[in-house]
Amino acid sequence: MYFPAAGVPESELGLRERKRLATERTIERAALDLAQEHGYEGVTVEMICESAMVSPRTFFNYFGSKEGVFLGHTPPRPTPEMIDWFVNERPSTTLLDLVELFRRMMSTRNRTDPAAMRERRALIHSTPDLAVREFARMAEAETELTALLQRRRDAVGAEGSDVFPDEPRVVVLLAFAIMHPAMHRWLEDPDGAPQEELIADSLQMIRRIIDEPTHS
Amino acid sequence: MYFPAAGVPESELGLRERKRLATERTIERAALDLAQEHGYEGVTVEMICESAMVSPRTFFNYFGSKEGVFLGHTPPRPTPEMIDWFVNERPSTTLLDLVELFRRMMSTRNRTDPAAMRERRALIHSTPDLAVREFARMAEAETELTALLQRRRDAVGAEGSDVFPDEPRVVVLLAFAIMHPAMHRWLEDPDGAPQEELIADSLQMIRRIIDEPTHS
DNA sequence: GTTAATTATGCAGAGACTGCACGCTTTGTG
DNA sequence: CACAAAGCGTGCAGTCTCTGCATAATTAAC
Repeated sequence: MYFPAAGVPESELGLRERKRLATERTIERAALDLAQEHGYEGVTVEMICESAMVSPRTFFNYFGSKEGVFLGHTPPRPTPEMIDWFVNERPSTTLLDLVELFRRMMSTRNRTDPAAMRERRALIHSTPDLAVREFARMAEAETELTALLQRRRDAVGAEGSDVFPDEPRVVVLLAFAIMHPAMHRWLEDPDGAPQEELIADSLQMIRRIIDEPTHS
Repeated sequence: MYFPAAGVPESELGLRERKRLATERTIERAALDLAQEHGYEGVTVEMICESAMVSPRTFFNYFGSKEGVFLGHTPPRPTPEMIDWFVNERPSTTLLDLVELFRRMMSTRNRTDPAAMRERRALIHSTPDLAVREFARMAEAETELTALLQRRRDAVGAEGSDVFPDEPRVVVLLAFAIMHPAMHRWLEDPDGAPQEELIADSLQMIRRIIDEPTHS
């Protein structure tokens, strides 16, 4: 067991990669533990580094920023295949396809184990400061996705786009609104209802809210 | 003209207040001008202070942060009257009332003249970094408004809230989606269609997007 | 085993931001 | 007008995040 076995092609990534992942996880653990105790503001990068036994410079080499270690350093981005699918294939409604694109993006970044992911999630939602940052990240994605919507519209042949010039942005916001509760419920119970169902529920809820009759 | 005239009771706020507003505007002007030239990242607080002839410490006394001077130092918040109206009166749908609450919040903070407001707006939207920050601010409002929705629901008597525990959050997101294009169009043409009409248009657009038939 | 790419680290420094104390100006009061 | 109270502008020291650069050690590739 001192050298790579031939029958373990899956997690055999070379010594370098393995070490990298190890320190990455060490830093993450240290950061999360310290945040549980002192809160986001109460933790300094220096503290994290001391606990993880790495230099501050190394910390910033791994996660580009302090928030990076809490939010996850890889913001979910669509792969070229996904982009092509969304822009050119477009099997369903713009909105529904966008939601599906979201779903795929989320599913992709499962490199971290779901347990740590949930822990991270809990910390984010219990720390207003982090929640805000997370929202800011979403905003980045929003910009990118809006551009994608433009490409899709161009591909299908624009029509009547002058009437509502910022329709793409609204579509993205709507997709967010649909994804939000679905993602939330899924993170709380990953083995519960399948994602498609959660999304369908969410869509139904939104329809109900919009068409809600005036009460009282 | 060397001393205060007696016939100007409106803007007579005392020497102190006037000076305060003066330096505030001086700093704002300096910041906006410098940002036009060098971009948000390219401007340092020190540069702004040098241009406005105040100490950095003073800058932070006025606007608590660098982004503060660009985004406006007073994030729009609902007044107690508005809160009461929303929680207890609730003349219409939850969603529509929330949109109306938004509209009122936006209308309130017209202490800055609309011209500078639009200039600021243009800068924000042309600077991705600032756009993100603005979104983060919205997120703060989101949290606050979600709490408000809970209060409203409690006031009306909760029912079936277990099915969709994060319905309030979705309502807020939807209200955002409705407000967004309306606000946008209003800022681009303040003397055009009245806000109510813009909102109605926006709502209609959203209905269309959600019910859009599968095409192609 | 030698060379090339990665990686970890230290160091210097920019830039945002805070608490504190001190001095000046404005304000209110008699 | 004098005098005290309050508010404001400022300098200073210091913390914290984050970056560029140089260097040494490690791993990979040949």
